[in-house]
Amino acid sequence: MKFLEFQAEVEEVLAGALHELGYKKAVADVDLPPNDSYGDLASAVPIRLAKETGKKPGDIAVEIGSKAMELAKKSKYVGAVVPHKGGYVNFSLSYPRFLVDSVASITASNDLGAVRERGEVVAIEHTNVNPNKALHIGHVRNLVLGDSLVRVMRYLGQQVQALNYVDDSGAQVADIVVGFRFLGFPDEAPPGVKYDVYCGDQVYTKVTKAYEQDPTLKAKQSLVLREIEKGEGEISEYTRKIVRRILAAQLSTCWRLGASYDLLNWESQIVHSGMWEKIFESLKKMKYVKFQTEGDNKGCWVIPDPDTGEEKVVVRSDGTAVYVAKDIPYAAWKVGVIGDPFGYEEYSKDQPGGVLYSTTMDGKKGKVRFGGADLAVSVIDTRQSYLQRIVAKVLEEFREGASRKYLHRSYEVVSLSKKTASQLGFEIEGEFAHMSGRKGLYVNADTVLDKLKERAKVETKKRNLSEAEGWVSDVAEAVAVAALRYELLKQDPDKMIVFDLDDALKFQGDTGPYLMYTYARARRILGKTEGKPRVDAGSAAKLTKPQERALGKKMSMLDISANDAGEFLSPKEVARYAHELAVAFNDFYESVPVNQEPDPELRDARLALVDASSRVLAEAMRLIGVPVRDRI
RNA sequence: GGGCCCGUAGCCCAGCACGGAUCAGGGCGUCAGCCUCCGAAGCUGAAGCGCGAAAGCUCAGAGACCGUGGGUUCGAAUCCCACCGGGCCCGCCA
Repeated sequence: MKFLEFQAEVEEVLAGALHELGYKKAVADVDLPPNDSYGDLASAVPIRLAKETGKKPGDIAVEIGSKAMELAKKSKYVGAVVPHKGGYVNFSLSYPRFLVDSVASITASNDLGAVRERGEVVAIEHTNVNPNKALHIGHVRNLVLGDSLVRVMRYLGQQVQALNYVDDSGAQVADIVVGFRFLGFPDEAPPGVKYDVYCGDQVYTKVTKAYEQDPTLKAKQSLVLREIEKGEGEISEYTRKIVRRILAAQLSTCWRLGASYDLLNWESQIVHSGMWEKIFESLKKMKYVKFQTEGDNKGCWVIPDPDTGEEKVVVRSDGTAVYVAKDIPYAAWKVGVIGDPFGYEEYSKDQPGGVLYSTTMDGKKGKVRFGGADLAVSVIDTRQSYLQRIVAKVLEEFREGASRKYLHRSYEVVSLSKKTASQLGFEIEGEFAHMSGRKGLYVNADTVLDKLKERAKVETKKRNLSEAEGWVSDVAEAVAVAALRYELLKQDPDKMIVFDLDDALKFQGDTGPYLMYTYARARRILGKTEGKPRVDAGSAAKLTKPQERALGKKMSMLDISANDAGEFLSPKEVARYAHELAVAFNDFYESVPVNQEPDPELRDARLALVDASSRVLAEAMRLIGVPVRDRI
């Protein structure tokens, strides 16, 4: 996109000016000025030069400015160069030309900033919901962060593997098997209740309660766990079936939210792959793991934590591996420090985003390959930061630099507001409560989506009285997804979200529906016009209103925010950009007539601006998984 | 005891990685407006006056000493240190 080209030109011009004036060591860096009246890009280099040269910042700005202006004559997009007495050199776009090229690249060449060349292989793991319950809003935060990152990385040209890890052999799965096999819960959910909701809301919470009342039941859990571990036998088969059923129900919610995956990684297969044994043997040879013969960890294999000087048990005294020891081989497989033991088969073709594969252990390799990525990103909440650091440290032992290729994208949890907790029947002490699957204190994703959809239906009907029910329902569903995804993405991952159900049911202001609405507004103009979107140097020169210039500039900056999103693993940058672009559009919309414009040339130029900016908006929305509709 | 994260208007958040320009940007809520004009899921506007030495108070009505205190710097919301408040992690659970 064009703004980065402009920036590159400015940097070149500035560097040239600095060089010619003898400021050899000065760095030619530019930034967006705080205010449009200062131009489109600015450099504070004179202020920094003032100190070492003893000259006044304003004088240096004048000196650099006039030299830069001279050099800028040959450039494509640099218009004016204006020194500021405070010690800044301000650069303005050569506007008509910039706009014409910008519109042309967006509409004619469909250049929305995506990098075309093949990038690195990036494995992104997200969602990872235990297959014993339905997704709650905390899981949705994970999914939205991960899925948006997948989209952004693909946009940036990376070859992404979207991975979803299924913990099919853990205690949480065992718990519901205990419920079905030993506590007599019916296999089938009551009519109208989704299977994963049934397992989570009814079976899991009640089994947890039953443990408290009858401690001997815990023995049943370990029995089930041992059976699952064996990988064969009736209980193991039964568990397999249950897990697949719950997973199918969970995936339908994930797909509903617009997420899709390339591969399912089963914990049971990682355990049975023998990868851990290999790694463990190597760690022993490297003397990285130690066998403790005394102390609290007597009889265990431990690894040292270099940060705290403490040690972490990886193999229990009974010889079984702990949780983190299952994560290590998975991580090693992702970044290719261990051979690939898996085959891959199609798991589902129903997925909206394309074929979903599953690992297999039957030795057949198939056509597709996974693992061995250049970069692995794990979207996991912040409570696991410590363990993720250990995993990275272990990888580093196998290959220098591996810990820089294995990144933990942590995020804070979603908790519930006092009010929402109280609506669920929980009276709490503070202002918010952490969710708990065991206690049944959570809000399911589908519940929220359904409520959002219900509201959206009312709003959509009001505006589209003659539309059929099916159309309204489709739009309402899209609005619901937009609202939820945007709500959970826009906030910084490091900040806890206190979720309030009533507050979430809003479609005004800085929300996903606002983006959808803005896009629909833009398409409406194009749908109603007698003109044709087109702009040339002559008509572009007529687009002099500040709202037109601001919109034209903003629409050329999607790739900047996407680059940031990729670099910092923070897709909210794109969400923020989408919102800014929408604001710029609405500002334009309110103050600049398009189809009412009597001058056809000017009208068409404005149409071109509307067309191009709405395409960019749609692309930004796509990157964060906010649905795009021509009308809502 | 050790470690990680958060603290910006009544409320919720941007800005912090790379320190810079006059008013530190949005949103929610509040008040007042705008649909004979391309979609109102939108947009526009919103602060002082009086009394008092002052804290403050009255009528009002929009809102911010960037948690506090030091330091670095020509310049700090941004970097460093300490402290305060909140959350989380440090298990032979996952």
